Amino acid sequence: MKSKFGHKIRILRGKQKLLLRELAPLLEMDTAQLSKIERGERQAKKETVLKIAKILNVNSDELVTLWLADQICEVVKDEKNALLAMMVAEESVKYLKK
Amino acid sequence: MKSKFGHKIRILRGKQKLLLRELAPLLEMDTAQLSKIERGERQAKKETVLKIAKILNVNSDELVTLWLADQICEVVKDEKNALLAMMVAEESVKYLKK
DNA sequence: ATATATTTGCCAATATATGACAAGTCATCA
DNA sequence: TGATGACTTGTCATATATTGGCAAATATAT
Repeated sequence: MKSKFGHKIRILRGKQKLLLRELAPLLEMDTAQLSKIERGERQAKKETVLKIAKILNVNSDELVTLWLADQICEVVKDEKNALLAMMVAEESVKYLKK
Repeated sequence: MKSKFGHKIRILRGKQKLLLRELAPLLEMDTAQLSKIERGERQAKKETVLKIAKILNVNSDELVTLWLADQICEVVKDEKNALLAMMVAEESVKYLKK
């Protein structure tokens, strides 16, 4: 799967029986773009993520999390030390939270 | 600390008693840029990371890891679900490795 | 075949990142 | 105190990447 976020919203859109051409205008974009986002060919903006959550009536935290995870994967893809780097980054984040 | 990678190379440079104006030309950049990279004000390119490892004679994996961690931190900074997103991303990476 | 839904390819517009340079600060010391 | 050396800061033009939008192509279903 190319994009967790895209996959998720495609499923949600399907469940609610919405078409690309119906959802896209609500997000002020054209169907082609939304199609690309769903297939992970293009990244959504955070603003778009939040809008989608509202429209599809789902918890925005969940969508934002998937969307962030996609971006992290993009950063570390093909990197031998991907997992290690993520652990190092986690430590920083935990430290900053304190 | 704004950048793990930058911090690390500044330490290494210090230990080897190299000046910005000495190291920078070896990396084909000017001192201002290197200074910004060391302070995390600007991101190094991967190519630069590898070059620095060679010149400072350190293991490139370690530097690449720090550099990746910086980028991950950049992606998730200010995000409430940063840690969760990282865990989700980790799962994907682990899965892809199989 | 026709109609509808989605995908693809392309390009112009926009945004972001980069490199280069000049001027700035700061500490040291003659 | 003022000259020097190391580093930092600000700016700007340009390179690079991302985006939006459209038209055409490809499914998919009737």
